[in-house]
Amino acid sequence: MGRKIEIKKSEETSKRQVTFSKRRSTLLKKAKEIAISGDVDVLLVAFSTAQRLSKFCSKNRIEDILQRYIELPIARKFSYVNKP
Amino acid sequence: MGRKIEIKKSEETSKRQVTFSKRRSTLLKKAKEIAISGDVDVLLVAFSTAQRLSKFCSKNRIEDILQRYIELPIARKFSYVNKP
DNA sequence: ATAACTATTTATAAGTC
DNA sequence: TGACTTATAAATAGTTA
Repeated sequence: MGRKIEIKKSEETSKRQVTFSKRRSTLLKKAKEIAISGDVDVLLVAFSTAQRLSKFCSKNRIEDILQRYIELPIARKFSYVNKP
Repeated sequence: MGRKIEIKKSEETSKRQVTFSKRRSTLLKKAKEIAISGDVDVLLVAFSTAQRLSKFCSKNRIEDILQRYIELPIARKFSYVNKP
């Protein structure tokens, strides 16, 4: 990928957020692609340090599980997930 | 990616499984990478038509949620997830 | 922060064994 | 089923605006 680097946590917050943002869009895209081309159910959730939840679910069954057991419980304990 | 194609379900089972297998390893790798470089918690689950569960969890908290609310309930209802 | 650019590395569809 | 090869497309780290 681009200029060769070691995969590790960047201690610079702004750089880390840029990297996360770029990679998140690719990861979500690939999750959607494998769900379609492989005809599988996929659930992908990322809790970022910037306090946001990124998710992709290919099917309703997984979506239900996510909402009932992950999103709602977290929403009750941590107000940050209510951010837009 | 390679020769240009449209992302859609392949009706040929063997071809679909090859594509899924290749893409799964890349997706798991990228999930691990974003967890490290972005310092985030990541959960990735794929239920394949070949009756297997592929997963990656970066942190224990998500691992617990996955085991308690997704893996165990499914194991009780669908024997196929007990396959190796 | 955010968005484009670009040189380079990765991913991968198709093919072969 | 895999494992390997190859031509090509996609991803991306660093940079610049």
